[in-house]
Amino acid sequence: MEDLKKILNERQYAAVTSTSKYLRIIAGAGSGKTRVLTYRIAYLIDNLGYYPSSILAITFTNKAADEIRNRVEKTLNMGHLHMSVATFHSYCARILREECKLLNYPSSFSIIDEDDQKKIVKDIIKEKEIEAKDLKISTCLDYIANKKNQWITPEVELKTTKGNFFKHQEAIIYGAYEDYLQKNHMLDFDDLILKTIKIFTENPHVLEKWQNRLRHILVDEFQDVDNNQFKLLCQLAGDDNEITVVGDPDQTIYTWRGANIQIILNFNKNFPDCESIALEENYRSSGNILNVANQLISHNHNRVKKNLFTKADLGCDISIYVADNEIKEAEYVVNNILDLYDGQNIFYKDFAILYRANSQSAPIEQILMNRGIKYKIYGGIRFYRRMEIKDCIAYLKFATNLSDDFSALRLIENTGRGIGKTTLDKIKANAQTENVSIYEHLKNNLDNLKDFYMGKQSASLRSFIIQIQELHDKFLFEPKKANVILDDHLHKYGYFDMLIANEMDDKIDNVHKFIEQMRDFLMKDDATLDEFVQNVSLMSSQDEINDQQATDDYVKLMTVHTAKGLEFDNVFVYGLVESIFPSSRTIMESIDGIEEERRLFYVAITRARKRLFLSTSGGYSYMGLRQPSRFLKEIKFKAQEENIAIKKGQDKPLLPTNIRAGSLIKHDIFGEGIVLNEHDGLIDVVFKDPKFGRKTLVASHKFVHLIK
DNA sequence: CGCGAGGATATTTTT
DNA sequence: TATCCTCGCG
Repeated sequence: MEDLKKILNERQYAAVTSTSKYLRIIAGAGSGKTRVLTYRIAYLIDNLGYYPSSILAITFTNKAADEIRNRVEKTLNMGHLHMSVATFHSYCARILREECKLLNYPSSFSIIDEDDQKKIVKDIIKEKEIEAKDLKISTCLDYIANKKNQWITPEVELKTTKGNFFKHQEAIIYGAYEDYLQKNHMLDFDDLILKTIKIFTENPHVLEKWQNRLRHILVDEFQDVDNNQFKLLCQLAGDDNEITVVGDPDQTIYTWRGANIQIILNFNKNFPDCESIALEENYRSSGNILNVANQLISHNHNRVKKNLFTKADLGCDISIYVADNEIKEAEYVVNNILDLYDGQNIFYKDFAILYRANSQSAPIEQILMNRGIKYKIYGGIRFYRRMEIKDCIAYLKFATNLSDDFSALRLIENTGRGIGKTTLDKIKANAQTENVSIYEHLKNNLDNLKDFYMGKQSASLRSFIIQIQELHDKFLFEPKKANVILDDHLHKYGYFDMLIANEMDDKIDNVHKFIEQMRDFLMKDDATLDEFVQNVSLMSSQDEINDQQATDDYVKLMTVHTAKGLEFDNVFVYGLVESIFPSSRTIMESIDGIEEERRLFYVAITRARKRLFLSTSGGYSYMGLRQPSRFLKEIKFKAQEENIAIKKGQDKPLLPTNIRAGSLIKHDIFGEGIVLNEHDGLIDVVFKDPKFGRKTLVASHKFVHLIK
């Protein structure tokens, strides 16, 4: 390994070489976090003699995991190291593959994504004939995730919600959902973590086995860890294993999903003799960019102060632009790209356009297309969520896990078998009557399906089952050739024909791409088909980024969330409009929400190395008149263009207000409420409707009206 | 089964 | 303001 003292600064060196049992690294944006993490792992192996297999590094994306593995192997100049670099979810999937018989699951369990969840809940609502007027699917899923993650079982929920009609129905759905998953040997993302914790809690000897395999656990992006992930980490660490955590509290952007910022803040208090190191020198951005970032984040009150600095020059001025409308704003962005692009030093791939919500990409796309600039959107419809890919996955899931009714139904319905809703409902009902899985029902009645279904349908179902049996057997005998087997199957039984008939050329390409990925994965010695199917279900939008980034010259478009952990020479943060960024919901909800939005904007700014362009636009949207984001007013900078209301002295509250403690107000969504107190333009309100309870709101917001 | 009218609905989404 | 989804009809 290189001479670490030469290539690392003092703090980084201390972090890499620390021998503390518990180490917390607070790493500011661009301070060399990934570098420190990889060198630390290399150091543990090379200098301190740890077995690679005794090291577990946890990241939040598969992409980050690959990157860390590659960099460690490169640093040590070694081939494949037997260390574990995984996401929380993929590591749990691995544990469960070995241990889930303790929960009466087979190791070929299916992992379901959010689309699958929605479909399941939808079917439950229909089947149970639940009055679904006000019941939104997404609300149900939120509710289920919420209860689950708090370890509240459906049984308990059913009891406690008696008397509350609405909540009781949600509890019924929750119960049916859990039953459905258990019956079909399915696990959702939350289950992966929760079931692992459950097994460890109930089977101390199993936990001990996993603890003993490890000696040192490192966790990246620790600021976004939630309570159960932390619990799992503590279990794996036990009393003896060492822990290193790395994170930046200013970059917590997933609290809406359970991330608990207190975990990183209190880590040093909860672990005895924990060493804490702060990395504060930024190596990524120019001085101007860093100044803006620092100024912005200093507006957060609920925060530990930090002094992020750089030795770099001030660099280019920050550009800001206020356009009349969204189209003009998009033109501004694209014109700047064209001005800078020279095809020699600056390429299209050096530009990233970031926005708050996926829906904002349309105007930019339009203009980029007009000017003939190649671009790529990340995180829109993800590869693994495409219909044709989900069909392939359903084939794999069903053929390896015959009790997976969900995949069975998908295949029967979607793969051109001439079977519609009526027959599908019949199949479900019949299987339920016989109290067996759909596969069993059809297989048991293979020769008398005519008694159950109409002629055409019964013949179709018969051949479907025979096909699946063939696929199942082939996978069993030659799992390593699963890619070839699937490819043959799709040709032989008309799936490709169906796509050709519908002129779905791009879908055919995608299927080929998928089968190639399968081949590459299965080529590895220890890789199994179960593992492939489960991993595929854990893929995400960031996983596409790497391959394209290196070679092709595309402008990249993505949400700020997706851009986390990435960096680009030139960054546009587009659509800085009040109620979009910060988003309207967080404006209404609470001060914590605004602070999270501010952290999100901070993440956006700190992606930039050389140039930063901020823009906003007026015009109308369904929310009404668009106004520049408050965040633009919070930063003072030497701007190239300052063309309207952001100039000093023009700052004023959005609307005058005379709401104070004791006022009776009416909120468009929460209804009537009484103001408890008023401070800094914010009001604490108790709403009449106990559903909403007590909230902190922005007093001047247009959703709030004074009654008296 | 496919189409159009009309109603609902409107973040972010590492897994 | 736009888009997406659903439902009803041909």
